[in-house]
Amino acid sequence: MIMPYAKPQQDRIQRLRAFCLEHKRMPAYSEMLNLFGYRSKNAVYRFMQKLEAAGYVRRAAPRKFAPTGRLTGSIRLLGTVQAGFPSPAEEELVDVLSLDEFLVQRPEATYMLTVSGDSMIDAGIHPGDIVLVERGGLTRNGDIVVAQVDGEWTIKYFSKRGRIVRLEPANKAYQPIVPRHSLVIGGIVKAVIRKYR
Amino acid sequence: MIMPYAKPQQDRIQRLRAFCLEHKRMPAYSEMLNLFGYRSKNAVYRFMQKLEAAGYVRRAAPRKFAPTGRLTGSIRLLGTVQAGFPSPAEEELVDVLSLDEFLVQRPEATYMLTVSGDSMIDAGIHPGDIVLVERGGLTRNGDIVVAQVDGEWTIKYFSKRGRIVRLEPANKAYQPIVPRHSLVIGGIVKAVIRKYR
DNA sequence: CTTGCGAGTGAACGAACGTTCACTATAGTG
DNA sequence: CACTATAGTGAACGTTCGTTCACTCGCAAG
Repeated sequence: MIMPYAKPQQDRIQRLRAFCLEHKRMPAYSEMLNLFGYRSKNAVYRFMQKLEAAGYVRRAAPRKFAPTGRLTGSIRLLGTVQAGFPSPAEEELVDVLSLDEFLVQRPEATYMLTVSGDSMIDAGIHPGDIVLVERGGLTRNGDIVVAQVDGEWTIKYFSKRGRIVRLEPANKAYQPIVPRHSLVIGGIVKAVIRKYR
Repeated sequence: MIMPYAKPQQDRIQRLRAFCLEHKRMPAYSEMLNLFGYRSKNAVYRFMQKLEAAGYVRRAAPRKFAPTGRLTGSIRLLGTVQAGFPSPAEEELVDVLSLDEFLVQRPEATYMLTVSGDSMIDAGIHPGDIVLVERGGLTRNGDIVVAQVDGEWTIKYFSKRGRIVRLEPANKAYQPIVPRHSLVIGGIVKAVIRKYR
């Protein structure tokens, strides 16, 4: 074997990842003794230094570690379906990221809404889908927005030509809306999520 | 005012939430002094006891706290669009959850794939969408699966009648596939995510 | 006025923590 | 062989942590 110690290290990283995901915190060195199978805290100390160099953890403060997205990001991102699908045996680290960090830029301004109605179905937004809405961003033509027009909330494409704002559905059965009295942009749709089962 | 102390407490919870989201760890009591505006660690101690009683944090070990989903779940879930959209002024806590916890049941068995091809477009799965795939679950009729059939990977509806497995597209331009030689189920599609911008 | 309660201050304490030092064992290299 | 690097052990050290105790202040109820 070329790298006889790569396996145990990957295993320890996996254990640390599991611990962080389950307990939502870093284990103390004394807990890592059991977790990693060491009997000396110095071994833990040096292992954590390697993890820091490898980007799995970072120093949050003196004497304190915090996990990075590399460690606690829960989902592995692979290529496209046609590009191939690694076998469970390979199981190599491609990239790991957290859905929260992947989808949400400003958590304090982001909301989830369940969609009802089929006015955006041609854009692949079905009834029952969940949209991630971010308040307060800059609205541009072509954005999908949650808007209150003349007192009623809808999801539509945003389109502004000159001073005329049009809210366009993605369904030929509906007509574009031109606000008569009031228009409030509740937020921009940043993502659509459909959950099965 | 009936509850003169509700506001500062909500503000402190917000600060704690922000700290946990930013640093991915609990602050120490000494850090909470600045964070909460206290000058005594005892005040911090008693405040944390209230947070524990209120379900924002839990004891991970003696002398250690861990945040609950109530605290660090980043996204607020609201009702349907038509059901109304709370104004930014209200800003009341409806429910808070983490996208990771919401979408992923078994993180170690879940992968993300980017979709190419339009064979599932009538199911609202477009090219460029991201699918969350969970390995190893029990496949049932009607599930959307990632499958390797005769050497090639695709996404299709899973359908089994007797011993005959059919992989059905959601696009009339394509034909159902009946595996000739081999069929490998790579996983079940648990969610579809489309990200804008 | 007194009593009681909630909220905060400030000091003190023991335990646990992360870090460091000295040392051992094994394997690879020239 | 000697030399070096890697991985780990075990003990010790000073710091910081969470917790506890005693006390103060303001306010509302009896």
